[in-house]
Amino acid sequence: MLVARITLAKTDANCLDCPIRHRAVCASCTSSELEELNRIRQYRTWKAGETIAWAGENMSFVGSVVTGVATLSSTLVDGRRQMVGLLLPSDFLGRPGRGEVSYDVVAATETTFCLFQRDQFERFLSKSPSIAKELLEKTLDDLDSAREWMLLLGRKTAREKIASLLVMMARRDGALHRNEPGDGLVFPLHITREAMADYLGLTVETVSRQISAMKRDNVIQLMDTRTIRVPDFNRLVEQSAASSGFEDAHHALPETTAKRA
Amino acid sequence: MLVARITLAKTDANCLDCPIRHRAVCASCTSSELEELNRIRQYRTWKAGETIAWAGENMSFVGSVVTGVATLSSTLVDGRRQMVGLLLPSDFLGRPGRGEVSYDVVAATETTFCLFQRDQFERFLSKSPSIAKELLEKTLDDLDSAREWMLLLGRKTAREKIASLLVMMARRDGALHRNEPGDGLVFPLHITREAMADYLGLTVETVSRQISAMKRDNVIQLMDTRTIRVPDFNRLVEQSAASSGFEDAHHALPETTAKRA
DNA sequence: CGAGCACTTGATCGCTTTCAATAGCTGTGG
DNA sequence: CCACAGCTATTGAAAGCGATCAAGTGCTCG
Repeated sequence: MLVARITLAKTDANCLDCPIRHRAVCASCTSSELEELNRIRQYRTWKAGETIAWAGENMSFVGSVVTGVATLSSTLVDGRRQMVGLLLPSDFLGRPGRGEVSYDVVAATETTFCLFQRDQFERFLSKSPSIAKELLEKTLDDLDSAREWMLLLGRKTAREKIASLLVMMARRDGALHRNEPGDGLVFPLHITREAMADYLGLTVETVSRQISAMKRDNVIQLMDTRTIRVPDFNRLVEQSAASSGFEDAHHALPETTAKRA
Repeated sequence: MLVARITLAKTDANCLDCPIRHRAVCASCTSSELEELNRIRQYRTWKAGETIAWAGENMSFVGSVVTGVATLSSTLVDGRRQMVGLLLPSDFLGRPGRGEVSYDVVAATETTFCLFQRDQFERFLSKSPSIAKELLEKTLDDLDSAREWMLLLGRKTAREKIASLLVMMARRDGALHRNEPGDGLVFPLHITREAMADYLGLTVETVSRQISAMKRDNVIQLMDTRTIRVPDFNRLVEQSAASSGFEDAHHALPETTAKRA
């Protein structure tokens, strides 16, 4: 599995060098605020497949993904599972004012967080309007993403679901920015077919079949099972049944600074 | 098309008499803050079926539902529609910092909002940490609701979806608190079968069939098409495939003050 | 009393799931 | 180095659930 082999968490490094410095909740902190955060923060890394928190558990910390990918998912009593969120670098985990976590949080790849004790963070939050504003902004973005996904889960066909996921992955990867050197758009999936199925509300078999079908139709090609090449991105977008609305406007022209795809 | 016909509102009433006074974003405002809000707020009412805002449109105001029910929904190019949220009294509509609305907002019943000009509200927000905190809290609740609904849309059967909706409606109605006088639990649905279908990612036919089936199995009874009687609430809950997690803990014992079911 | 709408019910179709087998890849130990 | 275990992924065949197409019922309001 593509393990992002991690060099030790440099807790002693400075916030100013942080890879998510300008996108995380701390993005608009003043330098004195940053200094304080710097004192109370802590890096921690989970290996791919490790569970970071179980639904219902009490989590004493909150924080941001620095590197890696983590998933949020819910499970029904009989084991049916649905992914309800994906945490990427700069995304925030945890709810101020509530320790109990609502979903299983699992590291999909090796994942490093920048963590704070929840009570310490809450104290900081109440003193710092800038971080509160960023957190609200992020939460609203998450809400928009969740609702966009509701449309996908409730109304899209299997084919459209896969296409939508690929579009999202491509945009988020920022692959669209590297100019296409004639050999199309190439980007990695990071996650297993099972995780894709959990995300899309499908079975692995259906995911696999639809990917094969899109390959047959030459909408995509597989470099290896987890690396996609797209000859014509617009054709992929067409197959994703993009909504008639305008809610895509904010990430239609993806930018490295885009919040969430 | 349905143009927002506005009946006059009693803008002259005082915030202190407001029915959502203790649950809306203004819940923890100081009395001087309330006075200011009182000056800049405005009531406005839409009739059932009227569209409050179209996806993509620019909305110059934000505000809270005072009475009534409004729906948020997304539409695909070919007309497939998915409801992505339900606005009930005390729920907030609008996104500070962004005028463009992401979904169609439609009054399901006659609905009255307490509105603010967006720029005025934003100015107020940046001065008032208490209202900012309430808004963050509400947004986090909305996010939890949306994710719970993702599980329903992605993994539950038609029967389970209907049962889940009924459980939610019953809890939200607060019907559970009125003691059961032996004649079971009775509560209104407010919405049409079509709205139910849009919410659950089903067709009207399937909704209708499942309701009939549950009637046959004596899980529910219909007083009229939009009033449900439940002889044994636990049996209904069982059929809703409540998740194994604990994310229900916060509304498991429904309270009149519960944020969102 | 009839038009329009919400809802119900029936028959059939087809997409996705389920069940089952196979292929491919990776790492481990003889 | 190869054999084999354990995964992940693919493919096939069959079944089932919800969608679609099509009437028909019942209620409300003019």
